[in-house]
Amino acid sequence: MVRRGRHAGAWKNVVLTQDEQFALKRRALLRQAARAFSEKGYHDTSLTDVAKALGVTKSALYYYVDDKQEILFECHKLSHDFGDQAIEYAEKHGRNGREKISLLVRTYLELLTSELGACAVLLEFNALTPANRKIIGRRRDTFEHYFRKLVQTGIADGSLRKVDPKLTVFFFMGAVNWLTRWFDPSGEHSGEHIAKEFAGLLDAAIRSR
Amino acid sequence: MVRRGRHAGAWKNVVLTQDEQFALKRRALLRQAARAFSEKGYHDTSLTDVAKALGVTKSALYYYVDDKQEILFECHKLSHDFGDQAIEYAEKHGRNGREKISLLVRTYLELLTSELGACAVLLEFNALTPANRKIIGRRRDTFEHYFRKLVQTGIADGSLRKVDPKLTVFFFMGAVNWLTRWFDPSGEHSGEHIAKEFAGLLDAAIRSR
DNA sequence: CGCTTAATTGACTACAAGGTCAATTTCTTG
DNA sequence: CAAGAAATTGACCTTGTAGTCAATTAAGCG
Repeated sequence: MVRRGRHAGAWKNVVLTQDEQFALKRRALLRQAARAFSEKGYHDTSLTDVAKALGVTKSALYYYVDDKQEILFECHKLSHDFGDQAIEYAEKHGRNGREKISLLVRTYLELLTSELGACAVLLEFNALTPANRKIIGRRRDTFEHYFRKLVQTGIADGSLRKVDPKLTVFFFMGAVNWLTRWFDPSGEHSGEHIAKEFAGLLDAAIRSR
Repeated sequence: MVRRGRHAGAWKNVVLTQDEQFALKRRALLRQAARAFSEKGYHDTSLTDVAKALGVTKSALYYYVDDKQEILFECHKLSHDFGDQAIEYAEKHGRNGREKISLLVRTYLELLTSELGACAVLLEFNALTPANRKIIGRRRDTFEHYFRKLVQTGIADGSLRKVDPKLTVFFFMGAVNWLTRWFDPSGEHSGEHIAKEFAGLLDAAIRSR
């Protein structure tokens, strides 16, 4: 969906500009859809439902989005942005493989849990169009590949025991993706707590003794 | 689907009885559907596709099954049977919490990977009918609850460190459910290998040092 | 062979839900 | 206020696919 522009005027108004309102509403739409997707799954979520939840008609949604698939695609992209952020952070502050992994995991989980709506969609990978699947798949591969290399680094620098990097990454990614299904922001465990606990579990699983 | 019986005759023939053939074909249908479900997801799998893969018409499927939902339901039940088997085995041969968990994990994963078709469906939980979801959900809860108690046992008997039982179980269940998405029976890692590795990772994550 | 039941087919229906579009209301601005 | 653009609506079209059913073919059996 590409927004057709309209001249924004010489100076920003105090209230929101049309473009900002557009962006805001679109975001609300994405959030609501993502929430619904994670609850009932992509295919069982009708756009009519989403629209109703937003107090609007299905037709209105199509003003902000080309089609249903675009929503899902956008959600996936948003989720992967968190991965990128986490990588950046880990790379900057970690001093060896083990530290970087702990930071990566913890940061990633904190971001995910803080804005879960966008991410609960990770499980809906095969609801993506083949074309989109290719794009998202590539991004996921990049993430996992980086993660795997981190494990190898850790083994090389002695901070980790000798585990299978590939399986270790899969092991953890599963735990994370699954998290998006049971995590409840208003539940007994806070996102930070879970992030810390999971990071601790993984760390214990792979650190050198 | 309840099979309407027909008198089976006085002695079992050398060849398959009709009932046996029925059961066999039905099983083949379930396997094929499960395979398709795990590849493309429940909703993106049309029964026409499944039928075609079996060299038959969609209508023929309805001779063995009441509806599409029954297939999914059946697959879920099958998957959980593995869980029960694994519990039984672990309970019989494990001598403390840690041992039981290792056995449970390993057995469960070996069963899953050996007949993955039936289990790749675990991710399609919310494609279940509300009624069926309740049934399967209850069964899943039972499994997870048993697992959790095992962790508590392990902590109590000193074989495990002090981890959060609930989060630990979720952590692992995620890894398992995710496995069903990437595991390839003809891939580089055998099911046994993965079972062993995963069990090792979890064990390292939670054992007392 | 000929009767009965199992098994399968193909044509058909039902319907949910994605998507379109002209018409209408609401906003913004000169 | 008036004009034009933004935003939204409701009616409608389209399609994919689950599910039905009478009719047909294949199997078993006396």
